[in-house]
Amino acid sequence: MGDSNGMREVARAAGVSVSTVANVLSRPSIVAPETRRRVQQAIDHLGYVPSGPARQLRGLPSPIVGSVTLDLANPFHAEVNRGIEDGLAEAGCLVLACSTDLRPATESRLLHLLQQQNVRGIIISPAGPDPAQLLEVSRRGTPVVLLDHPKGELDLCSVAVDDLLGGRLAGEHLRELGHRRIAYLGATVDPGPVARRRQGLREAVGTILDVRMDVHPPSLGEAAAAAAERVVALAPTAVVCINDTAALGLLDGLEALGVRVPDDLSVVGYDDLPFARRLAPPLTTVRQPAYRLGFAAAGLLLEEGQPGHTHREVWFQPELVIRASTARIDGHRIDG
Amino acid sequence: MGDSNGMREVARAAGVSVSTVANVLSRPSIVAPETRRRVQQAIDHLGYVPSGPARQLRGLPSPIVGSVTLDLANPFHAEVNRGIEDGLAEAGCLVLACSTDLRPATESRLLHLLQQQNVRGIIISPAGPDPAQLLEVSRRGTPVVLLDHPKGELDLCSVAVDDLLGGRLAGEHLRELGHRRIAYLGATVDPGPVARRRQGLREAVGTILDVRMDVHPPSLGEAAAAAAERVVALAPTAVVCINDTAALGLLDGLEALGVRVPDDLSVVGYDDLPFARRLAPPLTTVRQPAYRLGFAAAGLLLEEGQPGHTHREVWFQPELVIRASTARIDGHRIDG
DNA sequence: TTGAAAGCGCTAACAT
DNA sequence: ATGTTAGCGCTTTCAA
Repeated sequence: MGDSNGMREVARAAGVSVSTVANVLSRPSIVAPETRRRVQQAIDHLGYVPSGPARQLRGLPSPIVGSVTLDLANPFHAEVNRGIEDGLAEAGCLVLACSTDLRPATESRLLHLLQQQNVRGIIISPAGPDPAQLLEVSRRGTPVVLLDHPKGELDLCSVAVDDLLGGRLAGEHLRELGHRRIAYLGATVDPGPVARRRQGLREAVGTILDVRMDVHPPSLGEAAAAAAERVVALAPTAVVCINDTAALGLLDGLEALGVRVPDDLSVVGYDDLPFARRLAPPLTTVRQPAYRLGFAAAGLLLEEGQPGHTHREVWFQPELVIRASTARIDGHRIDG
Repeated sequence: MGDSNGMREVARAAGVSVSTVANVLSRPSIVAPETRRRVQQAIDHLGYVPSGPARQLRGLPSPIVGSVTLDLANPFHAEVNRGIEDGLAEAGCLVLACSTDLRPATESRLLHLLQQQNVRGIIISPAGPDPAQLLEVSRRGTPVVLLDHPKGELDLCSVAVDDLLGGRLAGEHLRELGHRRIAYLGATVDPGPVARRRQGLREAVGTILDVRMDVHPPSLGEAAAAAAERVVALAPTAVVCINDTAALGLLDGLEALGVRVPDDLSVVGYDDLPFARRLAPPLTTVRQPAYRLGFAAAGLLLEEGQPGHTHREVWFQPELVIRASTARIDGHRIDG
């Protein structure tokens, strides 16, 4: 019993033509109730499932949206992806989640694969500094939405976070506590948003002492733990970390070194992940509305389908959350 | 200038037929070097990208694999998804990540959508208790791999974790510490794997006091924090939580209630997420190899393509990680 | 209200 | 080594 050509099969079973079956599926109202019923019954009976690829080949939009982030296991990005998923849900769309690990080559490969799959659109936190490929993808008809990235000159939609402000918030907080010798624990090559945070930090504190880690080791947390020694060697009174996960690892590393937080060293994270408030010590950090970023990006992407669409940019503000991992400097440090 | 029929366009530009272009793409070796070069050049020049849907319509497998989990923002599942992504990467496949929020209706809808998209296969931690639909999907040609779920009678591949053991490990640990009155903080309806943990726990400790939370509220953590009162009302000397995220929230709730951990109450989590070791207090928990589960599942799924495939089951063992959130009972409690 | 027919872009015989 | 051809399952005019 061939269930080969799906729709033809249904048509035969219902004693109608394929186009009638097609109509029952996409414009039920124009089909006579009785016919509609028969067709529907045949569909149920055969367990017929329409073919997405065939529809897409005919020009209908795919329900799949690509999400390209640094790492889908990173809790921040996972939350963003969930926001995207929910934002897409009512439109019946699905998230194809991809990690770049910050490698431009991987990003490029993913972009190619997604284009090839004819996705409805792509939401991306660009890893590569060069937006040319993104514009090219967009120009060829696949809508692209930038995430945690201001559109700048780019002719694209974007969801931006004021990263400069985020960095500044952290820096000002530390300065108010009397810190002058401030380190920054970042990646060997910071992605765009992170680079802007660092810049905001520098604007607020003047000089910053850089410690760079290779983000690839088993995990970012471990990389940060391993970097503790290098941080301490710089003799800062405070460290701002690339994110909460790094801060978590650093806290472990510092403990192993016998450095007390915040007594000997203040530590600031970024993102305000759920665990930040319950760490030992509770982590001072800069909150970003991860879920809402994703949700907004999904909305922008779906809008791109509309007739008279023009690119928009949606901004979000980060927020400083002060906890116990930062403290006023006592002045009894080597330098102050 | 129409870039309409992609391949035909390239063929014309290179002065060859479509099938030669197709050959350059899928069997370059059978094309004359010079011709190949010309075609490749035309491809690059036009920025031609092959159409996935068209290929799939012709019967080639889709590179997309569906992953259906409880919640892709949940750090445990996020890590699983990353394992899947990496396990799939060398085969050039991509993960379509979906959350069920434990709703059977959502699971069912997703399964339908994925089938319709003609995905290469589906990796799922079933939400619904009824495996009928999964078997049906598999029977219709979409490979299904069960994740954190023993295959049991099912004729499917699966990656299973010994959840019974996990629950037992937690229970035995608590008994050794002298605990007799043990609560279990679960969801109103536990998904399969979690139900098995609870069973293992009961096997080890005899009776357990149930506290059920609605998992839908803003977040599981908040639901757990809110449930603290109900836990305390049961006057247990220890609580085992559905997972680390719930334990995190419960810790907050307990603190607000003035209950000290582990002095007044021992707390056990599940998963051993990265933050568990650094909470206040460090959390005793049962570790699951999230990443490896996903990686293994991806491997099984890809194997399903092979000629003489037979369904396999891969087992993983959970591991008790003892930290400071559990302590020997002092005997000065109401009951012991 | 329903049916016939023309492709969407591609692959895989098969023919040259 | 390259070209011709017949569809894959569906949507969509257009005709009946």
